Amino acid sequence: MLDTATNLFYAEGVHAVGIDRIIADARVAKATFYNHFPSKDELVRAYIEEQDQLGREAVARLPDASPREKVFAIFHRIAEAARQPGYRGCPFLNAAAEYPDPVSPVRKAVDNHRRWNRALLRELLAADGHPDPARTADILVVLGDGLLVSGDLDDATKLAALTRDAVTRVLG
Amino acid sequence: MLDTATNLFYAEGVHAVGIDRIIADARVAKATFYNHFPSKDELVRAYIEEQDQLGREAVARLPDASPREKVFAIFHRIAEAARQPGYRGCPFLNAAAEYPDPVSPVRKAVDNHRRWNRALLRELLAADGHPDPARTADILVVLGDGLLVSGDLDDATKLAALTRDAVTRVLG
DNA sequence: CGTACGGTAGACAGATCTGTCTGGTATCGT
DNA sequence: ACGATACCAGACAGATCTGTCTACCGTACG
Repeated sequence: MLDTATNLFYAEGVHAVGIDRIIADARVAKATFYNHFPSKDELVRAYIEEQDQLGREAVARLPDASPREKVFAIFHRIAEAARQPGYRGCPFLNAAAEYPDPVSPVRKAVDNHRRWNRALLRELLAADGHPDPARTADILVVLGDGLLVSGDLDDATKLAALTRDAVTRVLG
Repeated sequence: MLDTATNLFYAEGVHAVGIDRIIADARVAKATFYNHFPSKDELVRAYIEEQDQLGREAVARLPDASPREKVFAIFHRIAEAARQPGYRGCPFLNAAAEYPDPVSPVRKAVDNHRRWNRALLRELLAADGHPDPARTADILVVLGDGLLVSGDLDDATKLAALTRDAVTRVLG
């Protein structure tokens, strides 16, 4: 049920997918849906929070390596993801584009993920002995956003090489 | 009328704004609207194409400077824009997030803008004598996307310094 | 003067949206 | 065996969506 919503929200956008589509696709009655989620917005929040959790788990599963290699591995995952069929950009950025209110639950969930991501990069850079981990992490976050966007809107085949190059330049 | 739509689309998202809202805000009859635009999607396309045109004009108005300085000026404009109240990210990226179909007229208009932007950066880098203008322009496009996003989702006050720093690192 | 045109307001159709509610069914643990 | 619980299908309310249509008004041009 959340899986169905996830697929539809990601592929078509949150506002473009109605509850009726979700329950029909998930072969579930409407009452059942509203027993599990008080509203559609809460479903969207659950969707975002699940993506957040999946991202954290994916990072936790990364093979042991030096901090610098881990940074490259994280960014390599972006390029890999963008090459998968059905890639449609970053679920967090796409959702944020549809939720203008910065204090809405959905946006708060997005912010939460971004804070984690930024802190993670900062720690890795600090562990790597980088001279300016805070600023560099900020630039890497920006770079990651751009790569996630570009993987959808531009040619995703060149993205792996471009990613390596870009991260190298940013790390110095 | 297009101005009204532009404000609403940008501030709240395309799907979140109905025709009724637009015509009420623009103090225009519904029939008048449909005399000027055959459909809402065509209005969205006109909105995107106008933003494209405005972007090109803004670049054309940049003061004379070296190619490298022009690149910095272009990116400085992003940081400036993000500090304005009501900043809500990049209209092209936001629209693309709501139009999944890559061959829809809206997405084609977005692609058009991106192609122009990429070619512009490539020319400037080539004129600057950069050793790898094509790859570097691609990275700058990605960086620009990230900055436009981050200006909305993160703290926009640090963005100017971060932008200068990031562009410097990418240019080498 | 008259007519063609572009504007207005708003009803209307048909679809879709979120969310509630009714009534029937199946599957549990006790 | 029985009650609680969760499920089902689907009607329903009330709002909103896009897009069309009618009927009227004012103006400008021949």
